[in-house]
Amino acid sequence: MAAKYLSIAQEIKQRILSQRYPATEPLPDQLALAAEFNTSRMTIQQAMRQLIVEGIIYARQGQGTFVRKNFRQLSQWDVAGSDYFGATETWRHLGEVTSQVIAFEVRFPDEKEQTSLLISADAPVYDFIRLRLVNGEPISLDMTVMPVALVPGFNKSHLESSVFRYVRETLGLKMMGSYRVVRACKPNARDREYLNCDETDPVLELEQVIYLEDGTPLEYAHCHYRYDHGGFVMVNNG
Amino acid sequence: MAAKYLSIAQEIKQRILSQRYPATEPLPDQLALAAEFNTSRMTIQQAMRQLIVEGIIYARQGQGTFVRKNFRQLSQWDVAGSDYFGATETWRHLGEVTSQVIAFEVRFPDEKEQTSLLISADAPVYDFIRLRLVNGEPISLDMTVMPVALVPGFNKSHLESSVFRYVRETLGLKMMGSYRVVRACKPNARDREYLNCDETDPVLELEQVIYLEDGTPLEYAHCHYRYDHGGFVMVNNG
DNA sequence: GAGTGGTCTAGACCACCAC
DNA sequence: TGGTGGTCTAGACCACTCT
Repeated sequence: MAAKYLSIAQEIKQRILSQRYPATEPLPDQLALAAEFNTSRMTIQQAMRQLIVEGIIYARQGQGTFVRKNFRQLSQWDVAGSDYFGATETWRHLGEVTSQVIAFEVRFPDEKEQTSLLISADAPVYDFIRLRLVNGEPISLDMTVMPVALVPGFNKSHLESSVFRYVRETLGLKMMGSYRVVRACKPNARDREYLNCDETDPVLELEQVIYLEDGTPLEYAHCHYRYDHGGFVMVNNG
Repeated sequence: MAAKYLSIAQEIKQRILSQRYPATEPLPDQLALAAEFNTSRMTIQQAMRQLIVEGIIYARQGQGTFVRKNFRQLSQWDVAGSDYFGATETWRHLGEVTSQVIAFEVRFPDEKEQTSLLISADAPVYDFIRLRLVNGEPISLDMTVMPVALVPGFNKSHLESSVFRYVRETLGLKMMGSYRVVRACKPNARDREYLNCDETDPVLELEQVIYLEDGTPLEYAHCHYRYDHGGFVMVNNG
């Protein structure tokens, strides 16, 4: 069974979405909610905290708790979320997503890769490049490096389906975080070839490290996106 | 006085940074910490939760609480933080930051601005453009639109110091969130003139809405950054 | 002063993991 | 089975805002 505070949060969220709690007035106070849900005020507060971090409500000492007038539906490439670029998911609504393996090799890591993945120079890594297309149009070119030791039994066929599903479901590893830098850069030869870029077309580059729940880096990747297919969305709630 | 759980979180963070709690073994358990800090376990948990959202530690039921092997020092343009681009703060360590007002006008908003700021077509807006330089080198060009009604007494002199300080300290408004999209684009005429861009130099564009604590949009801005001065850092902890 | 959310206590039971 | 973190209780006092 889910925790009580989570089901209360869920219920309150529903009431907000269904306008039963209108955005024009404060929510019932914590004592009233505690009575209604037959629980303690601490538990109500835990539910509230949940909704606060989700950006749905905010609370003011001495005033009350309010619905955000303007909490947005996330769209496009939701960075705040937690899908770790099973990019398929992200773009599915745009059309048919396909993937093409451009390269798949094993080699030793360079210095930058060693420090990013926290491995030594003689720990082999997989190095693969994938092109993603939506309705046949190239969208992104992903260059990924992954320590061999972390993914036993890994092979090229996993690239064609989902690397993350393999890691999660077969190996039982949980992805718990990412570190990303996004920048603009000029297209290199590979971008021009596979993303069909012109010399003057900028490229949106995402450099990322994805790590497991204990902080072990799982992959280090550079993803290049065509500049005309959107951007990254970042939401920040005080 | 700060809340007890915050000072405990601060103290534990110090112990982690000073290696007194090494990353190789779990932290003392919550009962032991409660005894040491002469408080209840709930309060210790609140301190822990604080450090968890900061990405410094993680907890596993049945195992213990651990220091993240790999929590990074944020750098450059820290998006996870909350400084809302008093860009001065962000770049101060790079050198002397100066600002130059390129334009300052009042006009009516276009359609996109109306929907972004949730105002009507006849609600006037300030429209200003600022160039930011570090050690005399142009870094970013910011084009901002702000509803006149929200910032009484606003004038050009505020642009030369800090708009946010004026809004916060003089008007007493609190900024509580932002919605941002970052993308790559080709330089326009203004970028080439002020950022000293070549035709083929990409530009990193940040489109953002910053809103007040009740969800009222305060400003809608487009910030253009030279591509060779870094990128945006995004950290995500599961 | 009344009413709100923020914090804190001193316990309790449960879920999960390692041994 | 023992030890860990996760949740929960039924109160309490404090800080803040509004009237």
